[in-house]
Amino acid sequence: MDTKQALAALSSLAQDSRLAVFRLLVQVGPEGMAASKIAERLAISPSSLSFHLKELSHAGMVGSRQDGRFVIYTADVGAMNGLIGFLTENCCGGLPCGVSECSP
Amino acid sequence: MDTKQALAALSSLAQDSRLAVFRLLVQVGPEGMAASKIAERLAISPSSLSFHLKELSHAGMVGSRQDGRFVIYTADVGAMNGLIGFLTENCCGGLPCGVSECSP
DNA sequence: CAGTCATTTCAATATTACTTGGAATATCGA
DNA sequence: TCGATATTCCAAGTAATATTGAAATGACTG
Repeated sequence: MDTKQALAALSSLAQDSRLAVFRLLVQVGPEGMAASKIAERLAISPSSLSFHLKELSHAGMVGSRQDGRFVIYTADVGAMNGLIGFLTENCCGGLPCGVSECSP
Repeated sequence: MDTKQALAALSSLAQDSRLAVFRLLVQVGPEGMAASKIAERLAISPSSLSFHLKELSHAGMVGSRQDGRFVIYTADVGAMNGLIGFLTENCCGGLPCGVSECSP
């Protein structure tokens, strides 16, 4: 993951509706959830949700598959792990500190 | 960490100057770096950097200490770990899947 | 094939965020 | 104390982002 991708990923998560959508999809797991069900569950209007899903999708944080007239969205956990790795990269100058005990 | 905090943390990182600042501070470690040196290293104007440091600080992602006429900023790795935990919370409905192998 | 449901797109509006330059505050060194 | 450096604050202009409602597209069902 490079800076541009990380920035897109962070921006896609830095909005309350999108953060809620992503967390919901993380909790649901690989089965995913249809857009209409996400909209119902989180009380977001269809057009607004579509806008936010496009953002998440474009950032690579969610994937989608068609299932009849439904579009099922899933969280991309690999992308999340990539983001986490990017943020913790070269912690403390690469010293063997482990992220958790990096603070003094 | 609650949703509001996570949103603040993500928003604080979702901007190229701030992401660069945070990553620089993560790599530097607990010793931290003076604002003026950060500005020089990343080629950001002092007033713009001050604005961004305030954002990061308000979100709890960085801390600061006074050292003479310098203000030394440090990354708060604990806050980052909190954010990571929040994002991966209840992955796959709490099933014992481990985040890395959560995807099918 | 007609009707219904799921989803996306569009345009207009409203809101929020970033940058810039200059001024203010505070600390250090001569 | 005086001058220089470090940092922050403020206000104005510009740019990016979010919401809304209506309309369009596509896919199932009877």
